[in-house]
Amino acid sequence: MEKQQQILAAALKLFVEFGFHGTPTSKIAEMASVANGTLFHHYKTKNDLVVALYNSVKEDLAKSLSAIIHGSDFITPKFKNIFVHTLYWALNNREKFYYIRQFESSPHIVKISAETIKEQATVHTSLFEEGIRKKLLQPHPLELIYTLFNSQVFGIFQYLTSAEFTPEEEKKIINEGYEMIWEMLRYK
Amino acid sequence: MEKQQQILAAALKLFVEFGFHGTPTSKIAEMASVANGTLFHHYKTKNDLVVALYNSVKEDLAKSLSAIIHGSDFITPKFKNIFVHTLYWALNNREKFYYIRQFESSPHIVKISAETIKEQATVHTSLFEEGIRKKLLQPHPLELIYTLFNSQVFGIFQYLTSAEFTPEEEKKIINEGYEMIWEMLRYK
Amino acid sequence: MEKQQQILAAALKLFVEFGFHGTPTSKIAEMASVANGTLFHHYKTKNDLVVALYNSVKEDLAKSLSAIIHGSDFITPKFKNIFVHTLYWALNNREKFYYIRQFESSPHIVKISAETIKEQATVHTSLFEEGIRKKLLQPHPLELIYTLFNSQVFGIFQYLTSAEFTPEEEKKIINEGYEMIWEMLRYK
Amino acid sequence: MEKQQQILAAALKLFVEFGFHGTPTSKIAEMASVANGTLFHHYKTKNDLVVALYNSVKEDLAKSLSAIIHGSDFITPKFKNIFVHTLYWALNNREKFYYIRQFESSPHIVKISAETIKEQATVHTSLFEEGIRKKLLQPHPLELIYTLFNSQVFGIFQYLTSAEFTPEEEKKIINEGYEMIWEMLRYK
DNA sequence: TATGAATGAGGTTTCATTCAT
DNA sequence: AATGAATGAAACCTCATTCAT
Repeated sequence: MEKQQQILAAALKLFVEFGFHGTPTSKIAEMASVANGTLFHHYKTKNDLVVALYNSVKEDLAKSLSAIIHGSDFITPKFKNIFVHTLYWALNNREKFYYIRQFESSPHIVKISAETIKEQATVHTSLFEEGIRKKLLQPHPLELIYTLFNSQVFGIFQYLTSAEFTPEEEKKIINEGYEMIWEMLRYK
Repeated sequence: MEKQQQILAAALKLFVEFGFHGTPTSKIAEMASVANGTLFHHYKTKNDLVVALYNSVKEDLAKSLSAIIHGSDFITPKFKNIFVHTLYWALNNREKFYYIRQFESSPHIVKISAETIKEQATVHTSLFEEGIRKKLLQPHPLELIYTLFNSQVFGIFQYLTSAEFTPEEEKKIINEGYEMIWEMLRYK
Repeated sequence: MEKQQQILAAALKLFVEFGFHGTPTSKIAEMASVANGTLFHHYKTKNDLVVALYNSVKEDLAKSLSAIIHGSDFITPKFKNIFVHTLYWALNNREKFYYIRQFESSPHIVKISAETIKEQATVHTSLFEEGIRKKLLQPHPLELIYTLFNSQVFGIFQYLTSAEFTPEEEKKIINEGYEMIWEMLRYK
Repeated sequence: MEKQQQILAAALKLFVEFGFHGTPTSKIAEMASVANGTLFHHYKTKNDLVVALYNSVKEDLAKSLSAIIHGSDFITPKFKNIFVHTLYWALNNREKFYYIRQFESSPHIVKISAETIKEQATVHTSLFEEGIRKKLLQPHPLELIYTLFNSQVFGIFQYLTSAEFTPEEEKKIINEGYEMIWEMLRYK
């Protein structure tokens, strides 16, 4: 299990830098200080590793989010929390966040079942659904809101990582980003 | 030149379906009805082809956009035009648009010089710059606006291609998408 | 190690017959009864193999020579021994000896560091140096003597392999070759 | 014919630097400022070019030698002339001389018929034959003398090109080399 | 579980050669 | 004679995967 973590960590770093194909399993094993064959004891194929890494990263993010979402909270602060926190998590886990996008924009994504995708989105969609019900959000299809929300989170992240910003600037950008997206989605 | 086009067309179709890695050059040559070596006669390496295809597709889009942007127009309709037209172009050239995103989300993107990227964005940024000057858009950094604008385009595209929609529904979604981004960016 | 030897042996035979270029790695692997990839497991590139084979052959010869050179001997018999023995070794290892010449007359030779070359020559040069000190050899530069000595060896070898000779004839030619080079280099 | 010379010159330079295999015909054509296909109008195959270059170079040397050998001369100065002049020619045509050795030490040599080889050697062998008849040279087989003579010429050349020498030093080395080889072969 | 030598299918690329212009 | 785009066989090499230890 020690080794599993080393393998995942090495794979993350290398996949992000060189891409899935640009990263031979031998290099992953090497960086993980593990023999070539060992990798295949933990993941039957390289593909399995790619997918396992994606799921592991998504789980990381989900855990981090659920830790700051409190059932009793009102919708509006939850909505802001989820946006802001995702971005801070992304900034502190750039490689992981980058990996998510890389994976989701690649043909690998088809290996994740529709069910799993829906499941991973429930934190967001149930929130949006509640928001619509309570007339805080515009009554768009949940999937549309989800897609646009994500797109904009990635957009802000991309902007934040496109240059060097001080923590204060980062905070300001994230807050402004939130205001904009809120403006875009809120019930009028 | 005939052959070059055939190669690019084949590469587009295959890269989108199977990814860069999942597409051997031999398959590209075969689909282009061209000998294997011919591909390397026109593009020194497979990588060169990947990049050339990206630039070719971006140029396509740019040409299509500049054809509908008229210098005399007011800003606001231009702004809407560019959003709406990009999405219609994307719907009519799904593979090309998908390829842009695939490429930009991959490590290949670093092979495009910062200068080229800036150049390819001028149609948009000069419009945004004018919008800010005329107090129609919020005075955010141009790059930020560009990123958010693109995120919205990609988000809507993703939603539109996630299911089957009638032309009327498509039109409605695109318009709503536009209203949202306009709400998000307009000067208040 | 078993396999390494098989690969070297196959490479030797094929390089000598068909040249470096005329020998595909696949043929080497095949003759060595080894998978194609195995060759590259042991030698990172074909070039590495070419160089490794050269060093291995030179080492063979060096070992064979040092086995017949006895520290206590006088110079003159040592000098003769080294000449005669090299030629007998060459006759018994024609491919190896031929490979040395083929390699040294090709652009590959630049891949052997000057240091390595000097090192491989020490058996000879230290002998020549002693010979000069004891006024048995003319005081020419060591490198010159070394070159002429080798030229004579290669010349005799070439003559011996240009036609069929009986062992007695071989012996006579080798001895005459020795007398000539001795006449050429000895102190007068 | 202009072009033929350009092609030969380019081939010489490139073959010597990169070897036969290391030199693609396209590079030869490029360096000769000639289209790729043109090369094949003059030489049916690359191999033909390799051989033609060898013959051309050998002819060059032969012409140069025959120009300084005068039928009326005595043997001894002829013998010296041929040795000394070959080395000066070699120093002034290093690439050509190097090419001769590279070619003759490679499997390409078998493409030169025994007859041609014998023919190219007549200048030397007839001289040696006369020398033996007149009891100026030891009565060794002509081929042996020829081989050793050549070996030593190459040896001296190799030594001369292994470091930087002034013209005076060169002259001294060549003269000493001559004395040695004369000592080796002369009738005693 | 861990290792790493061995495998061999398959990928990218090279290059001598052809041929229509 | 000259050109250079096109060809496609074949070369080198990579790499995911296996398996005996």
